[in-house]
Amino acid sequence: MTRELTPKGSATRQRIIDGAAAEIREHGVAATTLDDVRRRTGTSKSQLFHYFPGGREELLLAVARYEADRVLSDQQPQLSGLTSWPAWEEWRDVLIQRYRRQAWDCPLDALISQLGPSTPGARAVVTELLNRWQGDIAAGVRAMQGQGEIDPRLDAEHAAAALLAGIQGGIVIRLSTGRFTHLEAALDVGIQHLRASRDRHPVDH
Amino acid sequence: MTRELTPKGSATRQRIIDGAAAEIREHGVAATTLDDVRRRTGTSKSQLFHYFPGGREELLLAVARYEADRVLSDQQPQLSGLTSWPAWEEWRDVLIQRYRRQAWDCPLDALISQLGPSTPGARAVVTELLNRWQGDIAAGVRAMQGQGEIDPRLDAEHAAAALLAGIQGGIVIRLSTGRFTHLEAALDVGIQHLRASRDRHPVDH
DNA sequence: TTTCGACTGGACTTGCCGGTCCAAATTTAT
DNA sequence: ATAAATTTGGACCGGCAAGTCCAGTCGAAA
Repeated sequence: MTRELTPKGSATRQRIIDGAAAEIREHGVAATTLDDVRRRTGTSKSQLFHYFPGGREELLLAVARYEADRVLSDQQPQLSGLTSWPAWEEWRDVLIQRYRRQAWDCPLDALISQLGPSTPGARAVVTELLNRWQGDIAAGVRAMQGQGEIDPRLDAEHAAAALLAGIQGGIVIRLSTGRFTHLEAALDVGIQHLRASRDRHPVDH
Repeated sequence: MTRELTPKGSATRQRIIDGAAAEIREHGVAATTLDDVRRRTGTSKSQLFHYFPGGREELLLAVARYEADRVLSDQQPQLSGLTSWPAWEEWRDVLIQRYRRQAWDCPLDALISQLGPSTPGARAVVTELLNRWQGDIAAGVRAMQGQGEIDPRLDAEHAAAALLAGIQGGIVIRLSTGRFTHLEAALDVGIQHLRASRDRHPVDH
């Protein structure tokens, strides 16, 4: 399974992934052909299949993994340090900045609807991304609970799930309509929900 | 532009749209070929291009419009009558039911990432869908504000945008991971945010 | 320096799929 | 009834893009 790659080889392999990812970000998954990648990265057909014997599908999966990592690392170090309200706000801003820049296609969205049903591999990549993402948010919630800044009765995973859903939806809407007000609104409401939990009268009808 | 269609003709046209929509729901946009639609609907190539001179793209756009209408009409009458807390809960349940059933691909998501960048038409369809959707939610918020059930200082459009983002994200996550807990969480938190607004101390630091 | 395996180049094959075309059937209008 | 228009059938075309193949080159170890 794990092939032995010389430094030169793995450099080429990485160059292919980088180029494919860029190509996809610019033109979308569907419009990206192997020849496009080949042209952009200055490689030949045989190299593509040498490094990705599974062909297009395997390359796409590698790109998905690469992009999934980027999604989280682009939010660091903020995402891992949600231990004060200013930190939460800073994270919010970083997120909005990131998706304000990324005007086009969310590679992962596209990849899912492209490979989604057919390959379980793509699903696994996305699922793991979301799990880690939600886990980091939930950790932040618990940290704040530890400081008495958030109502301890609040279910951290549940709140994190809702916030994550809002983020995803905000991004999707951003991609379809071009407006990112929804992403901002979702983050604002989500964070305010946490913030206000302390001040809320225990209703629980 | 508007062609004259005999009843028979428009029946065939509709049959094609229905069939294409079903095919797409089952196998995704990318995997659906004109021959698949042809086979499923018992039509011939020439009919497809007779009724959709713009070819595949025009057909896909028609399907998008059809599905967009379905999205909203599937939420009626609940979506238009968000005038009491039980009504909100009922709407919530209807939504969850709908997407619990729709296991596969959200045609609109897929269509956007497929036609998205290329055709402004597809964007327009999605944008209008989201606008109407958000408008209905915001109308419900205002109705509740009129009854004193929601803090009148709360921005109805902002809250509706956040809720809509949560819904979209919940659906996306549902499609990628198969789990619909996020959709539930987003709706719960979004509605609770409205509900609790009355009880919240005016912080506004 | 020779040799072996990893790496590269690019021509070629293959199948698919969107789109065209024209002739036949059927319906509508007069 | 008959002409005109709409609807239908399906063979055919052309291009594109994934994947194959083999002939080479390069680099490191013996």
